[in-house]
Amino acid sequence: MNAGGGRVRIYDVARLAEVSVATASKALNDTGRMTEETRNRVKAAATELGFRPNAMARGLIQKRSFTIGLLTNDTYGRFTLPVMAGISAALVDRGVSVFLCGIEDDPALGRVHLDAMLDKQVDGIIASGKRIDRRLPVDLSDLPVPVVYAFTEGQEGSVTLVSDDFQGSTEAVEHLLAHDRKRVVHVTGPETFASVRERASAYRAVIGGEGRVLYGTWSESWGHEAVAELWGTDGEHPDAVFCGNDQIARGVVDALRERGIKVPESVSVVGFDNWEIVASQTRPPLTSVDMNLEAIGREAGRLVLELAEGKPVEPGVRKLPCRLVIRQSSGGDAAVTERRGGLATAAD
Amino acid sequence: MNAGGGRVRIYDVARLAEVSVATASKALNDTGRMTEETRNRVKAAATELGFRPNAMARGLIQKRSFTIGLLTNDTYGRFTLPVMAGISAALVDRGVSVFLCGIEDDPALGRVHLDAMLDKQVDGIIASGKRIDRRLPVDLSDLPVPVVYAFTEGQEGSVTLVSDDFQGSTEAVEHLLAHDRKRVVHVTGPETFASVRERASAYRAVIGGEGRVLYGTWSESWGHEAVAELWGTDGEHPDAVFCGNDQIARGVVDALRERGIKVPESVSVVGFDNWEIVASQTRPPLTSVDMNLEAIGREAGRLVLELAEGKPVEPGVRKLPCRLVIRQSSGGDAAVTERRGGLATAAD
DNA sequence: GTGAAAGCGCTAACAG
DNA sequence: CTGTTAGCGCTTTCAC
Repeated sequence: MNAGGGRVRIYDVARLAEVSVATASKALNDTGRMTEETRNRVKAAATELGFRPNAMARGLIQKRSFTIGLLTNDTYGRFTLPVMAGISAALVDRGVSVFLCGIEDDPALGRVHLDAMLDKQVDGIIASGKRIDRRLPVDLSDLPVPVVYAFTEGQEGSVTLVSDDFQGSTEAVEHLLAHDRKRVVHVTGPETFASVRERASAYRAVIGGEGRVLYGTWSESWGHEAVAELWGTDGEHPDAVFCGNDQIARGVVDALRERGIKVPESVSVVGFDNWEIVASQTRPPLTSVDMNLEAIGREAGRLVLELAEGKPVEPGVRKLPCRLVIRQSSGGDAAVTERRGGLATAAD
Repeated sequence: MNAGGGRVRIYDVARLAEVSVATASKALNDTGRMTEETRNRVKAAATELGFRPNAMARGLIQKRSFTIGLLTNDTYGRFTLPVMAGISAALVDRGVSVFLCGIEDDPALGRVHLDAMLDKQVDGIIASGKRIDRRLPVDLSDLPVPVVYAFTEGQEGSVTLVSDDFQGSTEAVEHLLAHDRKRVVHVTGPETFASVRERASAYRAVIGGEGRVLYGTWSESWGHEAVAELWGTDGEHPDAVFCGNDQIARGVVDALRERGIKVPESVSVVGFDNWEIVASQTRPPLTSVDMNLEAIGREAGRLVLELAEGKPVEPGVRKLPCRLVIRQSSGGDAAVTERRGGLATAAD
């Protein structure tokens, strides 16, 4: 109805409704006072013309762009996408759109993206990473807009969101114990990761002792090696393995099957991350701890908007609960609590 | 230097440089004519004050926001992220930022995101999907801004980018033949997918005959089943399997190993997608066809900007070449042509 | 109740 | 070569 030339402006609406531009503006924004009749007439005119207010003009006055930026160094997307989905879900209804900026670990690239966003007057920035004990390669202090951190370390006194690894790990190990497992071991990633230490300490707390923790890399092959180490000797073997992530868990499950050890009958296995592609394709499918990344994203979106609107937000680190997604590898309840129905289809 | 209050405006720069606002504008944009001395003085003042032009004010006049939108229904992120990375890479230097909008397959959500972006005066939109024979659940015709399609079907006469599956598959099968494989079979996804038919026809063209094509699902388990079917009978067995995607390939490789059949010594396997997490963790790592999604993204970014700037762009479908990434599963050259060095680290 | 006028921060004619 | 003037499309006092 308005193809080609200029889009319809509030001026056109006002003329059609036979009011002034000022009245039209008030009518459409439900501000000011006027007859219901007038307001409706304006709204009808707007609808008829397909009027959409120019956000730039509005933003220029209100000093808000209804735009926020997501800065991330997680190129691989494991963390970013769910977080992004959550942010977006929390903000679309409020008319806020999100700039996604992947900055690798390149300070220069980070600077470029940050500047571009600041020029565009973003209302706030969410910094997201893949390790809670590492910072993004770009300085976000003293910015003219609020910043919320998700899954990455923030400045002193900033608002930070992380998953509650301790609680998640606790649930995982308790789940194993509840299924009568007596000899639970923990096979995990490099001890240098804060989350590795956190998960291991939860494991120890639940089993009430030192237990047995094997540190390695985040790979399937490490899962294989760990099984070789654990089952390579005579004597008692574990009857459950709590893994630091799903890839390790998959390696463990595969290695056990190759040795003729039944999962979950003889050994229960639980992973961490609930990375669909890995967890659901393992045979049997993995019980795994889900970090609720989308919820973290929603919360980050909500908080950054509160800050943008000048509302007070208590600084500090907020831990959001994980949830255990039970599949077959832990032998537990048959009830599968997955969100998705089938497999994610691959290749186009 | 400007903490708290209003940001510095061009007015402040002008005053410090002792020129008018108009001159300051021209100096900073390298337009108009003036003494080098004046220009430099203004620039120095801008630097000193840390002046960053307000993109909204500028956009309001120029009717450009230096912003584009990426609309996608690929929640899973397999396709979107690399494409997004490419777009972003092609546009940051030009000062363009990208709105990422995941719309699932929800028309209402699509509409909301689309409206939000149009309100923000995006200069263009890139529509991206996961199947070249499916459309996004939102009508993108008659928009006041240009649209470029990537990996999803566009309107009649639109600009569309896809990977050249035929060429990619051809390279894969020729690679197998070049390594003296005589009985190559093709295990792939559902025949309803255009890309499945395309890949299969390339397979047939290269081997010069009907060959043997097994259609199934995009899963690892289908790879297992296919092996059971192919090796379940007596007589001659294949010496190479060209798979429709990496998940199937992984299933095939695992199933072969379980049967004691050596990969790549007895059977060569090639996958499709080059999905790092699957390809590199398979034992042995998968040779696979990479669709160069990032290149598709770069091209999409470049094209949408050309269109936004009013330059003519030939409509039609453009196929971008795939490249074969050789790892161990095909036995070929030991040379590994991977981009990344190590494993993607998992869970923080 | 409604409208005229000012102005957000910047750029682009057009004078001087 | 530089400054003055007029807006971009919208919101918002403040009169009427």
